[in-house]
This record gives sequence, structure tokens and C-alpha cells, in this order.
Amino acid sequence: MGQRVGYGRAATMGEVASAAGVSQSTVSRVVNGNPRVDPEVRRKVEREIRRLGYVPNMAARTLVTRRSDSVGVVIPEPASRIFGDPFFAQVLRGISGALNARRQRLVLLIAEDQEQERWLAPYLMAGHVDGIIMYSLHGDDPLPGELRQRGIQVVVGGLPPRGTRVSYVDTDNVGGAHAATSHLIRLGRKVVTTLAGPQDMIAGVDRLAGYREALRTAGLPADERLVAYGQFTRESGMSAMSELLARRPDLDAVFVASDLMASGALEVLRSAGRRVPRDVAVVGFDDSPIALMTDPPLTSVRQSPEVMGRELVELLNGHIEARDQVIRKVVLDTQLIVRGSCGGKPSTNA
Amino acid sequence: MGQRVGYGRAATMGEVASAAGVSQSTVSRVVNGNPRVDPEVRRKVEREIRRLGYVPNMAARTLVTRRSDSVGVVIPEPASRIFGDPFFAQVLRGISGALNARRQRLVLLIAEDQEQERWLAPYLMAGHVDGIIMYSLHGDDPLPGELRQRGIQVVVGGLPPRGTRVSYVDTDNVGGAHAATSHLIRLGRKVVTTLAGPQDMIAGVDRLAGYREALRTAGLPADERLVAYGQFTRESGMSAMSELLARRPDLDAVFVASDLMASGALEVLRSAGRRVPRDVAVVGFDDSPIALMTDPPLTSVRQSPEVMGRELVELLNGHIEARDQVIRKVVLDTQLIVRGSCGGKPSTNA
DNA sequence: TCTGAACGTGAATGCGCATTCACGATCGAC
DNA sequence: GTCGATCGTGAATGCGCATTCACGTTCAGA
Repeated sequence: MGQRVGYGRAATMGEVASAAGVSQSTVSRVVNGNPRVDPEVRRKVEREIRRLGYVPNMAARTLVTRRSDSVGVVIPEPASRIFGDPFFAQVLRGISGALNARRQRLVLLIAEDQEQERWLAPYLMAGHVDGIIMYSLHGDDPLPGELRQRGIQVVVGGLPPRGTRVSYVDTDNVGGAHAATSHLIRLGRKVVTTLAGPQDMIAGVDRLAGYREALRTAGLPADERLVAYGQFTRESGMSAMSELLARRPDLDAVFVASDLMASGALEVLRSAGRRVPRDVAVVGFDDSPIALMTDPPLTSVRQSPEVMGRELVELLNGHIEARDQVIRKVVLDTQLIVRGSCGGKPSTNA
Repeated sequence: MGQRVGYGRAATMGEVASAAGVSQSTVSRVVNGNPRVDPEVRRKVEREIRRLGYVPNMAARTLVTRRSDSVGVVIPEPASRIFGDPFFAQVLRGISGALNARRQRLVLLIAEDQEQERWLAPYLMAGHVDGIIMYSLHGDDPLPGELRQRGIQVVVGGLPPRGTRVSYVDTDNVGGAHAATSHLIRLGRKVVTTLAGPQDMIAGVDRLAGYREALRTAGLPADERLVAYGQFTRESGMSAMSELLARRPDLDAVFVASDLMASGALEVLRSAGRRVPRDVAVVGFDDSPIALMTDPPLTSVRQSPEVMGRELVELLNGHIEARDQVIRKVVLDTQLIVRGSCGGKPSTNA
């Protein structure tokens, strides 16, 4: 390494320039890859840059270019939910990887309550970020719409609230739920119930819709008494399962809208003396790591959270660079991973 | 809301100033809470700020103050590990909450491999962040030391490599492992084994040390054949458990250095026909959510990841503000949460 | 009444950088 | 040999802000 150690100020372009005997403009050209620089001069400048350990000051650059090269990831959610659920973490991983590859920074914004979320809008206006990614939206969150109004580029993971003109990447929740439910029906189950997710989240609504559609397709009645509701959490899965067992003791299958809820449901079934899959077949959703840890291993609908993360970044950058207003919708397919909990034949990549 | 909609530039101080009929300096004083401003003038300026939707431009502010009001969270790790493990996510949650409270931004930096990690140093020099928090360090990672050399404030979650002069917050891994192992011994187990973590991570080393210390305290021989090693993952827990069963078929207790490994171990034990806790008592470490999902529920050593996150932020800000070079070490206590897997009497807050 | 301290304010400066403009040098075409 | 075009370079400018300095006013003390 070079001379620069200790607590000195970082070198500036001007310092590099005088060290190399050129003007600051030329250093700027070298740094930014402008081709109109004599190769000899370029080498000299590059040597001094290395020697002085020069690194462009991002604040100064942002000030003049009006680009921050960073994107905000906004997670408007009581954090308990987020962090109990590996799915969200994996999406984040996908986002992080894609941003790294493009040398963009990831600013993580967790709004733990509504009040904090209101702070976000002005905050995001400050030029901190070139655009933002939101996911795990609840109900009719107005934030994406507002931000877009203000000219901030936004993309959303999961379906945005109705009427919000915004690009998004979503899992095919309806299709996945349909596949899971149909599978249970094909296995000969007669009373196919569901533990649905929260109905203020589109993922919850869509998975329930897919379940109902499958029943309808099979010519089965979609009795509302076959449905109990939870909040995607383990605890809510337990109480919903108890409720359902009390209401329909004759149930022999249950499609659960998340693996976390399913893990709770399995425990309740066990306590109630029902054997899985013999007495009750269970299918989850997410194919999260916990699907492998339950007993028996959980049949589940696999999403691709990393792919979702990558797609979100691509989508956002498309908007930032093109500055076009064309809304894009990306829907990611799902895959039913069959394991022990449904009594079917396990798929190969379980 | 006010006039400002659409895609216009954000308002600047100068615009607010002329709208309010004062100088830009005065607006700056109002924005930054300088008391030497006439209350009447202050009100007028504040009204214009609201009306125009003015938000200070952070790049400009950073350029002159040399403070970015953001901190980097560096996670040097193949992300698979991070995101399988709820512990890391919870620390992140603690960090996020503490930063939010102080109106600081969180820049998340996940270095997925060594090469990416090398990029970090120059990157962090660019003035992006006022300081950084690292955790989940492997082996003798030189990064914290290097950054500190360069005058970047760093704090570390978990013990830093030997010889690195850096403040840190750590869980009392030795004490926790000691308590877990002692508990097993007190329950009358005779062949108390351990599945240790990776020995290039201090958490792995310390938990093994605590285990050995407990054996020694109890006057039991610390036979190396009672130890198998894993990587804190579920899969490595499975193979380590198999190895141990083959080597010491007479084992009747196992202290596992992480819950994730323990969940794998439980499955292997079940397949091998050993009943838990009757034949083999199991204790994990972390008290992560999966401890509740195993069958039987896992006795585990509880850490306080959120508290660790908060402490990390406090520690870092202390350094940033005081600019002192005094190293601080914060050690967080653990708590043994007794559940079904060890055959002891469950604790109340299990 | 005079002095000087405290107060409220505005003009000017510079943080580090990208960019524009101007300028001399080199080159090809005629 | 001249003229316009192209190329490589440097000086100057401004991004939006905090801060310093200077200036006029007010007020208390003598």
C-alpha cells in the first residue's frame, strides 16, 4: 500500500492532479473512463490514483450528477414478521446480489409502524436514493402511489394495491395455490380445507382465490366453513388449525397459505391425535427451509425469492435509466414440491 | 399537500429563502435549529418549507459537514448461512431500530465472497458512511483492522480476531455453553458429547471451550472423541451427529453449538431410533424460532440479538462522536431456556 | 450620553466533483 | 501550402449546503 495511512483526509482529485502534473479535469476523465485521454497520461494518472489511495467522494459526485447510485429497500412491516420468515430474507439476498453486481448501494429502510412510514416520503425525497423497492405490502398502502407521484421510481414485490400504477414482480400465488389444492384433490381427499393468510395482503387473498378455483374446477363446493384465517405466523397457524378442527372434525386435507403457519398447524394436528399424512394431508406455501424441518417434511409451493429480488432490481433500473412511464408486470412461476406431509409421491428435488 | 407535485426538481434552500424573503443563511439556521433566529422569522420560514415541500439535500450537506449520517452494516459471509439463521436477521432488526431512532441510515453490504470483500475497503473510504458494523466474522478477517487503520470507525458483533484493536459486543458464549453442559451433567447424563461449531469462528471456539470447562468443573474427562464438528448449518449438524453416533454409540447427551445444527441432529437421532430426551438429551444454542418447531421442543441457550444490535449502534456512535480511541468490550449474558429436549424441568418462559 | 457586548441577519466562501467552453496542436484534404 | 476538422487538455462554473465574517441594531452599564 501507499503513503496514506492514519487519520488523514482522503485524497482529492486536485491532489491526484498535481501529483500527476495534469489538471483536475483530466483526472476526472480518467476516473470516469472518458476515452479522450492520451494513453500515456492515463497511465500516469492511474498510478498516482493507486499511490495516493484516491477514491471519488460520493457526496460530491452525487451533488453534481444527481444520481446517488443507491436504491432503498423499504419494508413496511412490524419487523417480527419479516424476520421470522426466511422468504423475505431471501428476497433481500437476491436484491443485494443484483445491486452488488451493478455497484449500487442498498439502503435498508424498515418502517416499524405507520408513523415511521410517514417519515419515509420526505426522507426519500432528499436524493438519498435513485429509486426504491418495496415489498410485503399490507392492504392499500398509499406509499408507492405517493412516491411515484413525486417522481420517485418505485417497484413493488408482490401485487401493489389496486389502482396504483407501478411496476411489480409477483409470484403466481393463484396458480400455486391452485396446484397445491388440486394435488390434494387428486390424491382422493374429500374434505379439503384451507388456512388462509391475512386478507389485507394480496398474497393472502390470491392464495385463497387459487384454493377456491381448484375446488370449483373439481366440482367441489367451496364452503366458507372450510376456511380459517391466520396472519402467516406460526402462532396464528396454530389457532386457525384448532378452530378448523373444531368446526370440521371430518377434514382430511388442508392447504396452508404459508409454511410458518403450516408448522403450527402440524403441531396442533399432532396434539389432536391426527396422523399426517394418513389422517390429514397438509400442503404449505413458500417452500422455506422450515419445510424440511417439520415432521413429516412439508409438501410446499416453491417460490423463487432470489429471482424475485433480481427481477426487482432489473425492473427498477430499467425505470431509472429509461425514465419511461411504462408499467411492467412480471409474474414468476411456482413449483409444487411434494414431500411427506401430503401422502403423495415425493418429487425428485425435494 | 402543497404545490409541489410531478417531476420537478426538489426545492432548494435558496428558493425557500426568497419565498420567505430572507437569506439562504437564515433558512439554513432554521433547518438546523440554530437558536439565533427571530421567532417570527422562524415561523415564516417554516411555513414556506412546508409549503414548498423542502427537504435538505443530503449530498450537499454531507459534502460540507463531512458526515453522512449513515452507517454500513457489513456481513462478510456466503449469504446462505446468514439467511438460514434467524439470529443474524434479529441482530439486523436491532441495528435498524436503533438507527431509525437516531435518524441514521442503514447501508447493507453483503460481501458474498473474498473478492467482493476486498472491494469494500476503498468503497467505504468514499465517505459513504460514518462508521461500520461488522458481524459474523470468520477466522482472522483482516478487514476490521485495516479499516480502523484508515481511520474508519468500526465495531464488531462477536469477538474480533486476536490482535485487532476494535470495540465489540459479544454474547457470553463460554458462559452459555458452560451452563448448557452443566445442566446436562446435573441431569445425570454420563456421556455428554458436543457438536461444535466451525473452529475458525470465535463463537465456535468459545462454545467448545465452555463445554470443556463444564466437563472439567464436574471432574469428567474431556475426551476429544466426544466432539464432532459442524458449520452451524442443519446439514453439517446431521453429518456430525451421525459421525458421533458411530464413534460413541453409548452417548446419552449432546450439547449442540447452534439450533440449526441441533434440528439436524434431532432428525438423525430419530432415524437412528434414539428417543429424545429419554435416550439422548439435547441442548442447542441461540434459542432461535426453530427451537419451538422441533419435536420435542429444543432446550437452548438464549442470546439477545436485538440488544446486541442496539449496543452495536450505541458503541459505534460513541466512537463517531467522541472520536476517542478507547476500545470497549460489551459482553451480553445468556439464559438457558429449558424445554422438552433435555428431559429437565421446563423453565417458565419457554 | 457614550461604550461595548449581545443579537439577528446577509454576503461570501468552499466542500469535491462533472461538465462546458475555449484553446492550441495535429492531421487530412484540397 | 492553406483551411477546416479532430483531438487532448485546462480554466471556469455551479451543484446545495454549512459556516465564517462583517455589519447594523438593540440594550445594559457606566
